[in-house]
Amino acid sequence: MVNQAPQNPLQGLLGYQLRRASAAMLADLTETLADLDLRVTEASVLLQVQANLDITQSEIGRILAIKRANMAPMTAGLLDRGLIVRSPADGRSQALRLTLAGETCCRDVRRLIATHEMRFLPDLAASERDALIGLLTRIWMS
Amino acid sequence: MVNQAPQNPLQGLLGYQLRRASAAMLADLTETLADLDLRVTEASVLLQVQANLDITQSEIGRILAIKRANMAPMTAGLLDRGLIVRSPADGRSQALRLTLAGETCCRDVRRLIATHEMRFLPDLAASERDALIGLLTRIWMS
DNA sequence: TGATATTGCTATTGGCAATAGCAATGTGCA
DNA sequence: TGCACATTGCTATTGCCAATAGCAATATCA
Repeated sequence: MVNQAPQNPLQGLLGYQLRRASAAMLADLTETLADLDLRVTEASVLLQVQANLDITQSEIGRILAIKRANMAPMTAGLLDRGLIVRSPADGRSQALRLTLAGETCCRDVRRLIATHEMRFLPDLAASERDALIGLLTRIWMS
Repeated sequence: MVNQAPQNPLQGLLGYQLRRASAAMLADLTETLADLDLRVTEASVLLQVQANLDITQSEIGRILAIKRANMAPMTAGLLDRGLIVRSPADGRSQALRLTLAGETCCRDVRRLIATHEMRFLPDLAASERDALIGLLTRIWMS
């Protein structure tokens, strides 16, 4: 036999498998959130605002590893769409809150994310799921 | 207590943890491979060529989920740098091989990737490592 | 007060994924 | 044989995200 099925030398690499798995979920989530006309990063910012009343752009950026420079046009967009509001907090920083529309949007986001996660979570016991997520956290928190 | 430490509502999501873990490893690998003046995708293409003699661009694209359109300028770059060579295979497709310089480069890539992986692999038993990688594979292969 | 840090911002770049469309070539069937 | 169809490699272009440099306004602290 001369022609062999192509062998992938990256199969056994953690980094490669993370990249493929992450890309697959990201693509699905992107498509899922398109129903709400939201991009993935926008949705994650909304959830941060919901969970942390009067949080600032810079704080969100630190939590999600998004540079301040990239936060600016995004929050401007969410503001324009009436999903969040700003109130002066400290002269340089401004506190963010969800509007009523933003709260509604967050509920939809949570619902869509929940079914999205279901589609990908290998059927594991809850304890095994938590172990997997804990491992992943250790990889990037270290 | 009024000011609470910011809470991240994405912590428990598989997709989020995958994205952060993947981004962390990708950033480290990018920096690591910069020593060889290679980008991550270029290195992964080189390893595919090494592992599959006379593979075509399209085949590599199918394996790595890279569109033909995006493979073209990349292989052109590797060709210009003398890391791979092409030979006509079928009139429309061309077979790829590593040059001697390409082989040497691959050895360096493998060495760098090995230490890169070591930096991130949580210290698990080999069987647990394999289980983790198997889980990740199931996530994107399904 | 003066040095330093922080916040929000603009402009720009680089990398990667994606689409549309093209010419050349191969395949399979009426 | 001839024609429809698929495949390969390619260009051009777009969108998303990360990143850098630098700016003005404001806060902090010795």
